[in-house]
Parts: sequence; C-alpha cells; structure tokens
Amino acid sequence: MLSQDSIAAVNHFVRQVPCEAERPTLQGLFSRQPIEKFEAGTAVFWEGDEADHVFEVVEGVLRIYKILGDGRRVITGFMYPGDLIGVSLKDRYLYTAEAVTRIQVRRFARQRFQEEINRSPELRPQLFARLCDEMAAAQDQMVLLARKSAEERVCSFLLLISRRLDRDGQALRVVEVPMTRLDMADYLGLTIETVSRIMTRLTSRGVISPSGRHAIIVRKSDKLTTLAGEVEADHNPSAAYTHQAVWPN
Amino acid sequence: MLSQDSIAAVNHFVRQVPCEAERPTLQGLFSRQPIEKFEAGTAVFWEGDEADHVFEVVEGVLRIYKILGDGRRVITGFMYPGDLIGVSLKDRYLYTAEAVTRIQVRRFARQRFQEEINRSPELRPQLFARLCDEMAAAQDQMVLLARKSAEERVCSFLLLISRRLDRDGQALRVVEVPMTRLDMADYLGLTIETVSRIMTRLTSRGVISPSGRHAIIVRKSDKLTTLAGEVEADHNPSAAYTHQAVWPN
DNA sequence: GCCAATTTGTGACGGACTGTAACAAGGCGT
DNA sequence: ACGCCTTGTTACAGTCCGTCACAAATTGGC
Repeated sequence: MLSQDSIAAVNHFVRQVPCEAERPTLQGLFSRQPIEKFEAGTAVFWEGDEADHVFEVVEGVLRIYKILGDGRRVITGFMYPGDLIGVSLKDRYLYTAEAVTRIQVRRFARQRFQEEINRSPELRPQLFARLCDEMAAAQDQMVLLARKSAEERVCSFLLLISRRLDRDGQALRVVEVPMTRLDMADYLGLTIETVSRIMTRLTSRGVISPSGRHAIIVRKSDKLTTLAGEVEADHNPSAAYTHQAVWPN
Repeated sequence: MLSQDSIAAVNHFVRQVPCEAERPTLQGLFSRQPIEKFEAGTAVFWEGDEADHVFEVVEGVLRIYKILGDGRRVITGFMYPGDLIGVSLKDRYLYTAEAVTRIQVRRFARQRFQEEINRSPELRPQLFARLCDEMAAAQDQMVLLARKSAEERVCSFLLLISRRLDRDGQALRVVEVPMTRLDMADYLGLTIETVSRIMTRLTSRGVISPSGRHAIIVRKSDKLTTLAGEVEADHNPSAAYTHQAVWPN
C-alpha cells in the first residue's frame, strides 16, 4: 500500500510517461500486465494471504484494513489510481485490500517485481520515494487519531481526499467521496453517527454542501483548513524557528 | 536488578558486527563514524530542519514526535539501539527526534548514505526491510489509536517495549520503561492521568508490579496479552479462513 | 417501477476518558 | 539532611463521543 498525501502531484508526473521509449517508470513496469476488474465490495486479497503479488491501481478506489479479534475494523488507508498495493517483504499480506468502487488493477508477481526493482537504478528511487510518502501519510494519520477532535478528523479527511485526485495538489471544490460513512468512521476512529452529525453540522454552517450522497462541494475552503487543525505551514525555507544548536562537536 | 544490565547486554549483541571483513550491513556502514552523545531531553534534530543526515542509534532511547499548531504533541515512535532515524527523501525532517535517555548516535551525510545504499546490492534489501517493518509498526499503531480502549493501549505498549529489547522476540519479565508518563500518554493518544490510573489498576489486579519508577515486572504475561486486545495469532499456514477466490481469470 | 435491504440522519442518554486541582513521591543540588 | 522542583497519583466534575433507538432517504434486485 502506498502514499496518501502529497503524492498526488508525483503520481501525475509519473503517470504521464507511460510509453515504452521513455526511461522506465513503475507504471511502465505494470503496463504490460492485463487489467483485472473487481466489483465493489470484493477483496483483492486478505490479511494473512500468501503475499505473492504486487498490485497497481488503475481505476477506482480501494480500502486497506485490519480487523481486531472482536471484529473492530480499522481502515489504514484508501488507495487511488497510480498507487501500489502489497509492497512489503513479509511473506503474508498485513492487511485486507477491498474494492470500494468497481476497480481495475494490474498484477505483478512479487518475485519478479523485486528483481525488476533490484535491477533498475531508475525504478529504485521511485519505489523508495513512494514508501517514504506512505510513511509520512501514516504519521499524519497517527497525529489525527491520537490528538484530533471528531470535527478536525472529518475536516482533515475531506481535505485529504479533495487533494487526492487533483494533479496540482490544489483542493478541488467538488469532492467525490466514494466511500460510505462506515468507511470514513473506521478510517477516522469514530462512529458513523458522529461522522454523520459532523457532516450535517459542517453543512449547516455553510462550510460544505452535499452534492448527492457521494460528493460534497467545499464552500469555505479556508474555514475547512482551519477546522482541520493543521497549521497551513508557510514552509518558507528561512528558518522560522530559532533552533538550538544540535552539533555537539 | 536486571534492569540496566539487561539492556546493556542486548545492546552489545546488536553492536557486535562492526568488523569490516563481513558482508556489509547497515551497522557496518555507520561503524566508522564517530559516536556523538546527547543528554536526555535534548533534540538531535527538529521537524522542519534541513534533512542532511541520517542517524543510527547506538545507545539509549529517543522519541520521535510532531506538534500540532496549538501545542498538542504526538509521539509517533520510540527509537532503540540499532534503529535508523531520518531516512526519507524529503529535504526536511518530518518530525523532531529527541533523547529520552542519555544517548549515543552515529551520523551519516544523507547524500553519501544514498550513494552507499544505491551502490550496494546487499545493503538495499536491508534498508527496504527496515522501511517495511516501520510501516507495519505504523499500521499497528493506527489500529491502536483508532479502536483500542485506554487499557488495551497501555497493555499493548507494555508488550511492545517488553519485546523490543529482547533478542528472541520473547517478552521480558522485567520491562524497562525509560520514558515518562507524558511520553506514554502522547504516544498512546491519552492523558497522563489516564495512563497513571490504568497502570495502578493493572498493579492492583496483579498483572504487573512497579519496580522503581522506570521499570515494571510483568506478573501475568498471558493476562497482559489478552488485555492488549490482540489475537495471539496462531498463524498456522493452513488457511484458517475460507477466502474467496481472487483470480478473476 | 416497486419493495426490501441497506445506508444515512437525528435525538436522548450514558459512559469512558478528560481536565483541573490538590497532594504525594522521587530526584537533585546546596 | 533539607528544601525545591519535577513527576506521578488520586479524586471529582465536566465533556465529547459512543450506544441505542428509530425515522428518512437511497440503493439494488427483480
């Protein structure tokens, strides 16, 4: 499973070079494999299955989740076109991958995938970059789950998926939300009721408005950002903080 | 007291492969670098700093954390001897790394680190494996934060660090807890009071007993595992589940 | 197009965890 | 040994979110 966040821009960049003459890309690797389709609600693989394939999402959205002994479900991520699923060194999948919408994927034998990666000095950094992005996304999610309020979680989520499919990394005004409230709840560590209540609260405050059941329109983008509890990071390289010297020499 | 001594012994084990004749290891890469020491409470680097070094923990424990705009802190992980810190492709560190105890680290220039990794077909899979392990840990942590109760979180944490320094992956009876209650709370998404209350509850139930302020003795290991809410995974390869066929061909 | 099943929305209520605050226990330096 | 300061514990009131119950809106199947 890969990426989440800031990779949208990268995906676009990577995807626009699918033809064979160019320097190799991860997408290029998969492009010769046949496309497989899964209906919404069906699993591509299950947690604990022998992990002998890596998948590339071509179309649609999947959920990646784990189940606790007593049935509690935690969705650790949603996968979009361009993402890779099942990249790991374990011999068994660590999570279940299930289609949220009807999806198309390409499959690659793990062994061959590893060989190709190992052989190509061009592919390696690409894969490495993805793992790093995925790690960064996981950390953001930990922050969300550990310390954010229900409202902040929902707002963060809406921002996340609004940036997800946008090539510029800009938040789109109309946001597709293919997943159910239960999916959102299990991703955000909340209940459906809470998610539902917050969505209506955001609507009544004019921050968003519903557009059918599986899309919303963002009416107050800045407000949404504020409510998400993120510092809209100036990130100007000139040190904003006066850090203490950390060189002990 | 086993306490400090047991840690030292394990550390020694981890470090004992620095000689050059062997096939290259990540440890070996760092072994030529001078050791740097940091006092407890000091930062090795800060979130947002220019990310130009990778570090190997030689001795002690560090916390990795992010801060939300209004000061809320989330510790995303604790780093132990043998762990690498700062491995990413971003040009800035995504988190702050701070010494919990007095620590020793080795430093490696990021650029050179990348080159070495890229050059060595032996090192690459090692690094890759680490990233995958880190990712798996992050997912477990998401499960913990999203769905586990306060008691389950504390028990999971105690189990985690008890396994951490043990070469067999077996949980040690005497568990060092170098971090403060606040660290635990910020790692588990709880408050210090809750952590404190749960620890005393576990003590009064005879599951653990305190051994000084920074160590506990696990008295009922199985009970602790149960309370952690984990399925003690039989993981026998014979399919326990009847999975549906996932090959659409 | 119709009806059952699923998903979503809304309210009342309770409970787990929080936050404040007061106190106890170590740690550390003089 | 004595104080001071940090860290940890305990109690109690408050709150956010979960639980339960039911209604409304969609979806999907035929």
